[in-house]
Amino acid sequence: MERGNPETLQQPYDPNRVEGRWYALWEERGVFRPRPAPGEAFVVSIPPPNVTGSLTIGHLLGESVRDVVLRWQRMDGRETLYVPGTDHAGIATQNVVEKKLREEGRSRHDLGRESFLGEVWTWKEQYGGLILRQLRRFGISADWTRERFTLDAGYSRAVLHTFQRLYEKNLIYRGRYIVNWCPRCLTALSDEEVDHVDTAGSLWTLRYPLKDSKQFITVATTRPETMLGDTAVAVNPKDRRYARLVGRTAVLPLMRREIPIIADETVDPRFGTGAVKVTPAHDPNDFLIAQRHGLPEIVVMDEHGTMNDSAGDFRGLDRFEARRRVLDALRDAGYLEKSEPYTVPVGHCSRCDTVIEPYLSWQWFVRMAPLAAPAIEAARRGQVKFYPARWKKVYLNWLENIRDWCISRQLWWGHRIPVWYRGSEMTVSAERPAGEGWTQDEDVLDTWFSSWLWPFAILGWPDETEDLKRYYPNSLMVTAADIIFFWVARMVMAGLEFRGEVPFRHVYFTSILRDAEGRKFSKSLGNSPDPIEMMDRYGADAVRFTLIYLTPTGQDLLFDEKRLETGKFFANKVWNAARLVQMRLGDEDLAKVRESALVLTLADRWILSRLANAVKDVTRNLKTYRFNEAANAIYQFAWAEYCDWYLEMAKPRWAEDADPVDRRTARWVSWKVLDGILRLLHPFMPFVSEEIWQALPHEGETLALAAWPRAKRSWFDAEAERQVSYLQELVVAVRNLRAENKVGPGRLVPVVVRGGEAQLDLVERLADQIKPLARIESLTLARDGTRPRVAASAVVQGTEVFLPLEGLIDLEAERQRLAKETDRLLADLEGCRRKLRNQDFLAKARAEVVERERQRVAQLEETLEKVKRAQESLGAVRG
RNA sequence: GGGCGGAUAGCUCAGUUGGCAGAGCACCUGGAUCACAACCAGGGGGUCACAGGUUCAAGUCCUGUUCCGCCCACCA
Repeated sequence: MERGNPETLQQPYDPNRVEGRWYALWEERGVFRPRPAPGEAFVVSIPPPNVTGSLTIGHLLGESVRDVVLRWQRMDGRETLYVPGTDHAGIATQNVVEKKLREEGRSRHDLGRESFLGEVWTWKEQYGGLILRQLRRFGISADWTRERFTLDAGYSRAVLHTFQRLYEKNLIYRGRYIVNWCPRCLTALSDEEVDHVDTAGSLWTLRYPLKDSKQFITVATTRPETMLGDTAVAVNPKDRRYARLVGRTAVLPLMRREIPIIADETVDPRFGTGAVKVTPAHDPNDFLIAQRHGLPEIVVMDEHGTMNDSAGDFRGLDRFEARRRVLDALRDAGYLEKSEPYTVPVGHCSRCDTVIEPYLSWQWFVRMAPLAAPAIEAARRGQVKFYPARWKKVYLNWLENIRDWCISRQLWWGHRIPVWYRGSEMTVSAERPAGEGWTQDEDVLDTWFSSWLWPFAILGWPDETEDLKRYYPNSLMVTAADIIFFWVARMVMAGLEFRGEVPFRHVYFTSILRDAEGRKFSKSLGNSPDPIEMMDRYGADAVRFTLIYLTPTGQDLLFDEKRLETGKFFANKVWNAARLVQMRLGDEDLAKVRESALVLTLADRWILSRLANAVKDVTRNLKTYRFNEAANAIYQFAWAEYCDWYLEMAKPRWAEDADPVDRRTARWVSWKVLDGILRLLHPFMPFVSEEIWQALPHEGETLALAAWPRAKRSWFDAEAERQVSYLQELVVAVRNLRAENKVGPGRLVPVVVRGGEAQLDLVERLADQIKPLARIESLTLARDGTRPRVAASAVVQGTEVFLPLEGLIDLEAERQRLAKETDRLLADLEGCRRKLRNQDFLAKARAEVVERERQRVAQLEETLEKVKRAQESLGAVRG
């Protein structure tokens, strides 16, 4: 056993002095590496942060949750593994480096693909690891020897292997479709990467003249500039209004192009005019119509959103300028019938917020329906479970309506698509094919096409590594619900497809943190507190504890930095309790003391019982992912029970002249319970708990590997809890009488207690503990039933407590207080009696509930009687 | 258009099989008592959004309403 050094616990607690000290030791001792243990290992992985990212408060919440579970499981004897890493984040990273180049007056095209990628790698090496370095400071128990990057060599091999395998199964195809195109990032995006924002716009009604006629057919549109690419007008075949026009020809205004009027069932006769302009190259619906009817596709915009040569007079204009000009031209020529206000959901690039353009191009897609089916099954059967459970519905709804996934990106930074072309030949291969003349597909893969492999790619897949066998599936995924589609659902699909098993058994969704106004924390809003500053000011422990303590299960959390005081002050409280205990420990080696050599007092039995309760509570709440409840249970036990009551009751027993056995018992129990608190606290506050634990008697190298406490059956003691709660009420009553009568704590008071034999015996036994707690000078047991003539009084569980302070108490105030108390008692009593008069209640409520009500009435009556007598006796005194 | 969540003390939120409404912060009173003023002791403060219903009993279960918030959706 190592002895604690009293010098180490200085006041007040300074996290900055302590927190730097333990991480290196934990790492050095391999605490964070898996330690073989029987049973299934507990495995989690980081949702890999973007290499461009900086640490946010949201990351810290996720890390806190993960680390709490990990450290708890590790202490509980499980083999644990936490794999850290980062995501190459294709668009985000390329944007950052391109921006840097732009500031230097260069573009990626000046550099060329190879040297641009060189620049990105250099940038990545320099800044890419920042978040992970910051997370060490946060104390996360990650196995850094297994750190991964989604673009490292092994991971890349997994990604390309995946592509090949899905291609061979005909689950990947190349096709020419309308995709979401960002004219600023110059790449296609998946549907999930587009944010729709309801925007006030207009619905314009246009007149298209019929060929060889003075008549028009009118169409409605929200995007008039696309009319330049119209190749038809469509109506519903059942729409009698237009039946005679189907088959005729309209003349496209401004372009003078003759276009057919066709019938298609997808046209809604009730919307607009019932006739729709068809722009196959710029609208996904129109594209489908065009395919069914063999219409030509005319692209009128280039990849920058600029009108091209097919746009006639409007060539060279930006798309929004073109809209204005087209409207002007239509209006001038009499083709604009009307415009009405209309709200349009406008798609924006989730990366740069540019308005998305539907764009016709060749892209690679994953056929999702066959992958979704098993993922749906897995959730339905409970092979993967969600916490909170309601997310299952969201997950299922998405998978049941899934659409094919556009995975090609017109970027350079990422996994280059392993497809090679030579003339009309095409082959899929991770390596350059043998022979001359092969060129590789220019595009890279969507970042999420690598992330979805994370739970097994980090373990060495596609090789059948030992890690893969032992640590797949992972146990738990902790993440925010905003990436349930991007990532969670896709991981389940990938896991089932490539490993035949779900990637993790449980998914826990953390709260989304918002500022005081309820806005999401974001860099662009500038409302995000700096996590590093928070750690500097409050300590990593405090941040961890507070976030966990505050986070409601499955609800968003309004966060204010000041709340971190909760954790900071709590750390200080535990620290000071430890100082007290340490100072009074004496020389004896407490870890070697036998419990049989101790004589437990009521207070000892009580606190051990409460500890057993706390252990049960914390553990149960951890098991059910009610982290805030778990934190709350420790907080309450440590502060409101151990510090506020037990330590205060133990103080006199530590005195030099105290009974040696009792002193030793008090020392042992106070140490033992503190040790239990530290163990329970360690997952939440690893640094301060380790620091204290090391300074106290302990066995083992580190608290991180000490055993999670078990609730000892023999420690539960209902009788002790009952008696101490009486004691507490008694003390509180005396304190209350003192306060009401303005008797300062400096003045010791005499107290008289009147009551039944058993209770007086109990008070007598506890007198030595009660007296200092309530600042009592003399505690008189009125066994003969006499009562002080003039006194402030209160009733506690049937006993009367008197503060005989003739001349000192404020008689009028005391009378008022008693009157108020009487009113309260009468109201309560009436409520209870009403219940007991109710025959239905007596007949139908559970017997114990009725019995409880009866006892309550008896107690209230007794109390009322005593309060009345106090009033009478006070009334006899002239005040 | 569909789906989900929320409404409890001045604020932020707990309230896990229905059985006496809780915590932290803020507020008021008192306090340098030898672990802690980052503290201690005491206190005030609630029509549990609204309206119905089920039940002996509802913050809790059911229905509806009103406000917030979020997600999904190609009616141009």
